[in-house]
Order: sequence, then structure tokens, then C-alpha cells
Amino acid sequence: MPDITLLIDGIDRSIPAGTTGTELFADRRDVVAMRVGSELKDLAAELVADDPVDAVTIGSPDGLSILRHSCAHVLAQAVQQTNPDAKLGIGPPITDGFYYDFDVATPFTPDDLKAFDKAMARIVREGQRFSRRVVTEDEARAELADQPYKLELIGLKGSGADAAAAAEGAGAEVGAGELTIYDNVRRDGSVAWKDLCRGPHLPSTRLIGNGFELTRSAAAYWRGSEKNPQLQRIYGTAWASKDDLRAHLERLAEAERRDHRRLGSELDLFSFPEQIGSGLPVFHPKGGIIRMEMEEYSRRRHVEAGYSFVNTPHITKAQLFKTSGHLDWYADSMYPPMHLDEELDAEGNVRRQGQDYYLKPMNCPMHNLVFAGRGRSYRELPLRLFEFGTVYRYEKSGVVHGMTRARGFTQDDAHIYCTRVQMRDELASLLTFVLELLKDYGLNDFFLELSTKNPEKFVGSDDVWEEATRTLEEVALASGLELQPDPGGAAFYGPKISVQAKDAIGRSWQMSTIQLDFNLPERFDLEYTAADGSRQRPVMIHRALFGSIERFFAVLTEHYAGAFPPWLAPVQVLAVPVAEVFNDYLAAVVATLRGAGVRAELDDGDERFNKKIRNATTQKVPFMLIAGGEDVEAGAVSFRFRDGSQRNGVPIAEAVEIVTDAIAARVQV
RNA sequence: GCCGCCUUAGCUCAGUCGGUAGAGCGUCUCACUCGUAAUGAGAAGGUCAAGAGUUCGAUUCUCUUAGGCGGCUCCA
Repeated sequence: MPDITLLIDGIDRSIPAGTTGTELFADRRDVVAMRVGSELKDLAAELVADDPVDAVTIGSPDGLSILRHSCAHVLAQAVQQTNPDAKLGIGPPITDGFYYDFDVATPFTPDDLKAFDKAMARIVREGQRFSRRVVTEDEARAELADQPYKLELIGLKGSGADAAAAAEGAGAEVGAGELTIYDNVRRDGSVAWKDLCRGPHLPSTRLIGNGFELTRSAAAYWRGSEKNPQLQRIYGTAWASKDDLRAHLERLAEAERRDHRRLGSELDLFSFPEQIGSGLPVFHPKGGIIRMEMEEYSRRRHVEAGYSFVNTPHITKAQLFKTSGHLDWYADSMYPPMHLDEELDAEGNVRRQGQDYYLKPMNCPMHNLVFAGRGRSYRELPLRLFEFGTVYRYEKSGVVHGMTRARGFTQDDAHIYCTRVQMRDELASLLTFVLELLKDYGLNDFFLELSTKNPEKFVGSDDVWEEATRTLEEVALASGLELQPDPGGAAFYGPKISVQAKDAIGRSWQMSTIQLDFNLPERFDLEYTAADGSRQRPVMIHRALFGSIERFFAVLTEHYAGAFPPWLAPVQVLAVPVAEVFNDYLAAVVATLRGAGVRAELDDGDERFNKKIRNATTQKVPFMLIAGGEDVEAGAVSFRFRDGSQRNGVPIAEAVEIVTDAIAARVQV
């Protein structure tokens, strides 16, 4: 057989024609697939000249996706073993795992999942081979006659529609090019199961090993649309090894421990009283202090940055939201109106027309009224209006989630009115301002996302869009941060940059947004007088830095795992006497600290010393100040820090300085 | 809004195959108190989420409502 020459893992090699990946990588057990040119393929594929080949190892991102996808097939096989009537939806790999959707008469129970887990382990041990087979559309239809959802996917492909776009995850079933079915072949050659799938897959189920686990089941709409039937989705996670699985589960446990809803009640920060209503938080004293510090620092920085402060009501007549367009577009997610001031005569006829009042879902219309309150000169621009504005949105009951998705929340909302010429500088300084401020709160790892025009849905002229988008992009690139495009992701009224921050355990959160608006200045007919005396339309920039205080509070709580840096900590110093006789001594130290503006408390309860240490530790107080006989004699105190380390015999004046310095520098300790 | 699960003391959770309930932590009281993560004893605390139904009897079974959790959809 003639040899062919091709680039294998970057090295030119000569191999016999017809060689498969299996043969090529026979001595590399961690290789589960290969990348041929730009395409991922099964190891069983034959190699041809010219296309460079790279090994895909099971631990690589591609390898893990393949593992997870194969694991989804094993799940589906397990489900159909016990439930042959289950109709198959789609089963793609996702971050950290996979899912598979099934149409079944009754939803799955946790016990079902356990049973599937066991059945999957058996299938894995059987070492079934994944075998790829090209079929024609007619053959596929015949084989999958009892699988309506698969037939629908075939139909989508046949119609030339992009199946991946038509159904999220469906790209895993039918890709571009030929239709393929994967057979799961037992060692004796019999076919255990099959599924319409583009692949690639692991060579054998055995490679899945024991690094997988089914995690939950939930309903999901077929092809992601509320109009379609709901299927039962089973989620699982899968890793290259049991150790990797354990590490993943430990990360989940850590996230669970940091959950702001849990820490919020453990540290007595906030709650959601049922009597008030879903998604409407109340802040307790300790959470209230944190929030106050967050706001105070933000206010100070905004003053320094040349912002003007405004305050606007929570409720307004309907006309304002007709002008802004909210009632046309977003009435569904607004609280319904109260109808006021209607008067009826004795016959029940309307004598005086009533008025609808709405809770505000956004602050911008109010700020526009401030702008429009009198004639504006170009000399006033940029005019930056800032407000901690509380808004109310009637979120669907299923989406309310702690403080990250509430129904009542406070935006640190600013609207900046500037000329088109000023737009670039304003955006550039805004982005710098936003990033600097976020860093002061302890977030350091950012990336940006640029949402650009949706050609189907936008207002404003093309050239303004283009200029604004180009400006946003340049400003974003100049920041040196990673920039991810989000084509078509802009709202209809203007392009947007969003700042995403990664927290201490690597999760990213969307924080600030900076958004151009070409719509509201038109709707409110906003104008300023230019230097030449002409009336001009200002450019409007919406900007929320925290997004919402509640959400930012939640993110910081999870980022710090409740151990806030001293400047934010509700109790900054807890003084713990070694025994009761030192209460007075420490009370004086606490008074000194309070005089220096420190939130210091004395634990003069009748717990024993060790218990007090423990209490302060579980409350995550940054500084514990301890005093006993030795300290009193020396006119000193002893520190115990969060990590358990100590610094004993510190003179009181120095101790106060240590604490006040840490607070002023906003450092973590 | 949709699907599933859940709701027992302030918190975390046992329990009752239908006969009105327990623990730990926390709270309160008393005693104890000298060096870095839990002193001991006692007490209080529950319309078993709310309402309706079935039943001799419901915290337990059924339905409705509210709230929560996990997804889906949505997120100006």
C-alpha cells in the first residue's frame, strides 16, 4: 500500500494509506479522537494525505466535550432500557457535563436517576464500541420512524435550515454535511442502541470510566420555545477521571458554601420576608452597614468624577412610560398600574377621568425630565445625572433568584447627556472610571463584551450606530482587556459594552453596562443649544456600574465568601477579653476605636473565652482584639486575624493605626 | 409563566404505615470564667406554610393558594 505524508501533531510523517487514528495513536491511551484539518473525527476514521492531524486527548477541552457527548448517549441508552417508549430529544455536551432531553409520560424522579446511573455504569463496563455509519435521509427516516423529534431534526436539515441555530444543541445531532447514525456495538457484534448523531465519539464506552454522575432532572422546552412541548431533561457531569469528578463536586460544594442566600442568613445580612413578597429583600443592620459603605464610597467617587446627583420618585403616571416606549415594549414585566382619581356620579358614569400610575422599572425617563426641565446649553455638557434609583420589575415567578434577580432593586444609575463630539472621550473615561471603581471593591479580573446592532431590530441612523459602535470598540480595545463580540446582541436603541468580572472562584458575572441610546433623546425630544445657536439632539449614555446594588452585594458576598474586607465588614473589630475582669480595659479600647470611626464591639457576654473566639470566627470579623493580664500590664492588645495567626502585645495606639490603615486602604486582610 | 421537587421551633433537620411532635445550634435564666474555634444545668419556643376537602380523627391522604429550590423561557 502506498504511503502518504502528512503533518501529525506538528511533525511530518509518512504512514501507509488507509491508516486509521486508532492505529496511529495505538500506543497513546489518552487519545480519544483527532482533529483532521479543522474537523474533529473519530479515531476509526481513515487518514488521507494533506490534512494535518492532531491528537485529541481526553483531558483537553475537545476531548472532554466528546467524552460528555458520548456519556449523553450512554444515558439515553440507559433511559430507553427501562423506558423503551421514551422519545429522544437532543443530547449535547455543555460546560462541565451534558444533558439529554426525553419525551416521557411521567417526569423522572431522583430514584430514576439513581437507577439510570447504575445502568450507565453497566453500559460503560460493557465496553460498547461507538460505530459511525453514513445514511441517506430516507434511510434515516426509516430507522427513526418512531422518533418524532429526530425526524424533525432531519427535516430541518433537509429544509436547508441551520439545525444548530434552529435548536440549541441540535448541532450535536445533525451537522453540516452528511447524516450519520452512531451504533453502540457490543463485544459480540450486536447493536445495543443507536442514535442520530454527527459525532465524533469515544472509541468505546469503557473510556467514560467512573468520572460521571447524573445531577438533576428538569423540564425544558423542545427547541427552546415556550410554544413547544416540554421534554424532561436529565443533566449530568462527566470528567476524565474520578478525581476530576471529585474536584468538580468540591467546586460545587464551595459555591454552595458561598451562596449569598445562605451567607445572608448565616451572617444576618438580609432576608426576603414572605409577607412582603417574592423578590423584595430587606436589609438587616449588618447588611445595611455594608450597603451603606458600598453606596457612600460610590457617591464620593461620583462627586469627584463630576456627576450631578438627582432623586426621582418610585411611581409615575402612565404617560411618562408611554413617551419612553416602556408600555409598548415592556408592560409585561412592569407591575400592573393603580388606577387613581376616578370620580363617578350617582348613576355610575365617569365624571372625572382616572389616571394610571406605574411603579418605575427604569430611571431614565425621570432623568430625561430633569434634563428637559429647562433649556440646556452645550456649555453644560456632558451632563452626568446620577441616582441610586430603586426600580420595580414584575419578574416571572420562576426567575426570581435571591438578590441576583429581584423584583425590587436599586440601580446605581447614571445618564450622561453629551454631544456627538464628546461621545468618544466620555465613553473612554467612563470605562476607565467603571473599571477603577470595581477594582476598589476588590474585583480584579475582567473582560468586556461588545453587543452590536441587530439588523432586524434597531432605531437610529446607520452612521450614528457605526460611529458609536466603532467608538465603543476602540475604547474597549484601548483598555487592554479581552473583548468578546456579541453580534446582534444590542438592544434596539443602541450598542452596548458590558463589563464581566470573574470572582474568587472563577465564575463570571455581568456587572456594569455602558449603553448608547439613540431612541430616548428622540422620544423625549431632548435638545441643547449649540455654540452656533442651533438646537441639537444630545447623545445619551446609560450606565449602571454595579448593575444593581443588591446584585453587586450578592456578588461581593460570594466573592469574599462572607469575609468582607475591613472597610465593608459590618463589625470591623471585635474585642474579646480573656476573662471578665478585662472587660473594662477593652471597653476603653473599643471606645477609642469608635472615636476613630471604627465599627468596634466588645464581646462582654458570659461565654467562655474559646467560645467567643469561635463566635467571632464564624462571623468572619476581620480583626479580633484580645486582652488579658499580659496585655493590660503592657498597655497593649493582641490581634487574632482571620487566618488564625496572632500578633500579641501591640500597643493600643499602634493597634488603632493598624485597623484604621487597613480600613482606609480598603485592603483585604 | 411552564415542569419537577420542597415547606415540621429563630436556624439546620429527624419523625408520624392517619391517633395533634423531637434533636442540635441559637435565645433566656443560673452557676462557671486568666490566653486563641464549642463550660455545665435548667427554661421558654411549634395552628407541623395557609385554606378547603376526605375521615370518628389530618402535620401525615386529596385539591387550591403562598413561599422556596433546580431547570426551561425571559432578563429593557
